[in-house]
Amino acid sequence: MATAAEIAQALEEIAVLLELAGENPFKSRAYANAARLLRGFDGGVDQFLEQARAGQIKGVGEALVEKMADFQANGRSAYLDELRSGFPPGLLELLRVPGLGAKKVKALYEALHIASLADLETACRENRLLDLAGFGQKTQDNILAGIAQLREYSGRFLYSTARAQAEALLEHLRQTGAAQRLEVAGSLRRRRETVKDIDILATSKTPKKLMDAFVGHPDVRRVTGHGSTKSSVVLATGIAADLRVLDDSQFAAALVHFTGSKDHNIQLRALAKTQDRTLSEYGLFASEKPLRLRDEAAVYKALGLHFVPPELREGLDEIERAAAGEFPRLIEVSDLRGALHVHTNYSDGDLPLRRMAEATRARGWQYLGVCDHSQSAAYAGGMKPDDVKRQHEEIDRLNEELAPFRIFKGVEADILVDGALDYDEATLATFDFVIASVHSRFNLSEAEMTRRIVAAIENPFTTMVGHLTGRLLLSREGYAIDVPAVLEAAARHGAAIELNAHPYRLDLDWRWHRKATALGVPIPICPDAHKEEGLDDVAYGVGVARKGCLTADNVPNCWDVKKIAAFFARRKK
DNA sequence: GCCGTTTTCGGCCCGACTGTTTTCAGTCG
Repeated sequence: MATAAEIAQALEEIAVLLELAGENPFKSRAYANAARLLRGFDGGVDQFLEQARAGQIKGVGEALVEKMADFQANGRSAYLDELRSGFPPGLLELLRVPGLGAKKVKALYEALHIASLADLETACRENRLLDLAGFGQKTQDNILAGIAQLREYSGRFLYSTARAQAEALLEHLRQTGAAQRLEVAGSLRRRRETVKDIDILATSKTPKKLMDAFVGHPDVRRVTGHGSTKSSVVLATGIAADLRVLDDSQFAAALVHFTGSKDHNIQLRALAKTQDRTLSEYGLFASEKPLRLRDEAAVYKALGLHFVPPELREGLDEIERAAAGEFPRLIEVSDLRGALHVHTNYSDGDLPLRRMAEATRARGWQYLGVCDHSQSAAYAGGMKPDDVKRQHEEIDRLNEELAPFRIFKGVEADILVDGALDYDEATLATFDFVIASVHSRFNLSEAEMTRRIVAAIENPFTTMVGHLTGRLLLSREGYAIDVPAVLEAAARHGAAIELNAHPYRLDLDWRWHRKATALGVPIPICPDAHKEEGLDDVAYGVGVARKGCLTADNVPNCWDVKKIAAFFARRKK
């Protein structure tokens, strides 16, 4: 028995392989479409197949039902296996090179037998792409640059990936019963948006037992060190992980040492030195004698500082601030009262509106701001004015039924190239709030892009700007934009700037948060969810919001229904 | 591969850019 997710994943792989095989693109799309329908289906696989057989699921016909049933019954798909056998496995990674799609990858494979990134790089260096129809010098240069970019990023991992991996390791170590204290340190604890490795600190009376469990974890692919105080491994995902086991008396200083960035630690040690003491991973020493420090707060206190939240230990101005006073209480996930920027199957979301509303309510939140794509976003099934009307009628019905839970009528409206929003004023006026986002024409000059987005902010219907720079962590740089100019425009016009919490985005970058809050620009933390689990991505947003020193007051979706409704209404006036 | 009918084939979402071409294919979102 295969799960819906497994079947959907198989369908998605079939879709990619069909593209590579040069099949009818609509055939490929049919598989991708079926995968999406299955993921969003409200019920089990059997029920899905039953309804599809009855012709009740548009887009899933006889052939798809048969292949899905095959997978469901056998746990694998003969069709997928057959497609896979037609290509070397390394071919799929070529699709990660920017500018390379199925057609080009297929041409490279057939004409030059290129079947991996290494093959491709060699062929480019030997100028072998130049003779290939449809390829030229520019293409070859761009491919080389793309490979270099992939390589540069490949040593880093998304926070979300590393966090999940770290949790699995921690759970494994806990189960040994050999750990007294157990903490993640490093950039992961600082909640950097991308991290290089996982650092775990522990105290134990039986370190060997803990070390053996660590190197024996099923995800470990390579053990690069295995000692009594430190072990290092490389995991299946490619992430390196270290475990250090310490004496309990050293734990607090070690946690400070292995959590702080290099700059933070340098500043802390310099401060200690002015007090005729030395600070190291082993403790804070006056002469030869270590001070007794129970926890991190004690370390900072001994240095004459208020506690510095781990997320802030980047070596910016946090030590100065910790000397001057306490940090404000930073935002926590439990402060959130609602979710804004959620997609449904009115555009490219998986689930019906009702399901997303119920999922939001089930998380203890009081409201949902639904924001499907606007009409120009054809690739995402953007809403035509008729769809908007239909959605608003459904929202009205649901609001009666689900009260006091509240659904706000939002939209993620494309910012067109001239800065206009993607509907006429009459349509815009029907929304409670509008997220204005750029989804096309990324390569404007910085001045043009800034003008474009500022123009959108000047539009009184714009409540906030979505994913301001369009970046995709580890894969695409954001477009050129003058962020301070945009923040100042937002401040002038009372608009907000979204913190998109999708783990690939985390955009607005935390490095701009303090500037934004200083200007009085609110920063809602938005899941940009396309399925139920996407709602939980707000946790990633909260992590970087803490790095940006945001409090619940700065984040509109921590406000209650009344206050946020007033905020929406004020902006529209 | 699906769908709907001008009912068994032809269309399926689209606009723009890039790099290759000299009118367009491939890629992207």
